[in-house]
Amino acid sequence: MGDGLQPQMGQSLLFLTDEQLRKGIEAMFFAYRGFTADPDRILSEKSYGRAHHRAIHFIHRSPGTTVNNLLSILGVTKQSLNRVLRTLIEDGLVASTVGRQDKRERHLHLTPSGAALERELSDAQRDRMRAAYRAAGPAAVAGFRQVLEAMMDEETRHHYEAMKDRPE
Amino acid sequence: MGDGLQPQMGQSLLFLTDEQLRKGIEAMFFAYRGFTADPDRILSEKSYGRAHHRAIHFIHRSPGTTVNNLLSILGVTKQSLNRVLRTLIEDGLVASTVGRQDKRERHLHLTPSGAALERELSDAQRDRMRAAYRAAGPAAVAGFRQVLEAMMDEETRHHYEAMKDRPE
DNA sequence: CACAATACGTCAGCTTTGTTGACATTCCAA
DNA sequence: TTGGAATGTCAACAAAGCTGACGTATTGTG
Repeated sequence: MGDGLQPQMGQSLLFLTDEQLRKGIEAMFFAYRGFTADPDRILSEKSYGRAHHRAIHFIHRSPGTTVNNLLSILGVTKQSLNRVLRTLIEDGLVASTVGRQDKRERHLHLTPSGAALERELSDAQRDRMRAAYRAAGPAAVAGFRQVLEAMMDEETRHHYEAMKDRPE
Repeated sequence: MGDGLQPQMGQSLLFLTDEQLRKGIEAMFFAYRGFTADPDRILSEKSYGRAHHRAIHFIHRSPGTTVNNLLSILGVTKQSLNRVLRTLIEDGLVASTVGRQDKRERHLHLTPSGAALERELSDAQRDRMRAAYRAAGPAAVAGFRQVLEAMMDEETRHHYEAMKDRPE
């Protein structure tokens, strides 16, 4: 291989066996169910779906973002996003304002009731995350994030990094 | 709080801040896209979807499993699974055999061509996983798994544990 | 200025994958 | 023999993605 790994090959590379990789794959699959379970419950009561949650989340994270920007973050077509966005605007959870410099753009913001739903959803999701973090400890959390980041596509990682250090 | 944590509170609990939790949530969202990207590409060429992949994966993992068992692992309705299963059986990727003891049950196996597709899919998914594991290192991988396991629902974790240590 | 490109919205139609509800069949077990 | 469990199937529907086409501002450029 000649890539500078392989210290003594006793335990060190066992984490790269197919068996270990399979466990990781299944852990990822099963964990993602838990990850979305709590928000899904809340959303279904309000007859929204995961797509609405994602839109709300990233509008909250990047207030004033444009439709195009949101599109590339979410990785869906404008038609798909538009359907979701339209209902959120109609329901008064999201405000869309014409751009001041570029009037073709629409800037998206959460209204107070949109922010309230955002908080409800992210509280629920954070609660589970917090419990998992607490159970696993800080070192595990660092590793968790490292592996996830390494798993992303190039372009996706750019989006992730771009909003990584923006304060709340 | 009185839960035995809080050693000196300097750095130790920073991994539980809302900010850290949010980063974890976004990392999970973005990483899952990478996680499914490669199999998705292969599947779309064959006009299959993620649901087919999941069925194939777990039939491979538990050869001879029943429909009911698969149902509870996947967490979908029998109607939903049945549609996927039917196309896989029609296309000759999965074999369904009547149970010998309980003839109501159907036991599911991959055919040679089903096994070939399974290998193609899991090879692609493992490649990315392996790269991520290699980049992050063994300690990070251990943490990754710990956090994911702590994130699962109770019932889901049972499924995960049940096939955790079954050899390849 | 004229024209091309961009940003956005929308209509129509299609696919995948999930859901309920209803109903039939088969078979085990009390 | 009868009730319940396991399976399968039909129908109808919804969420959320897709492509393609078209319209309308608005902006940038030659």
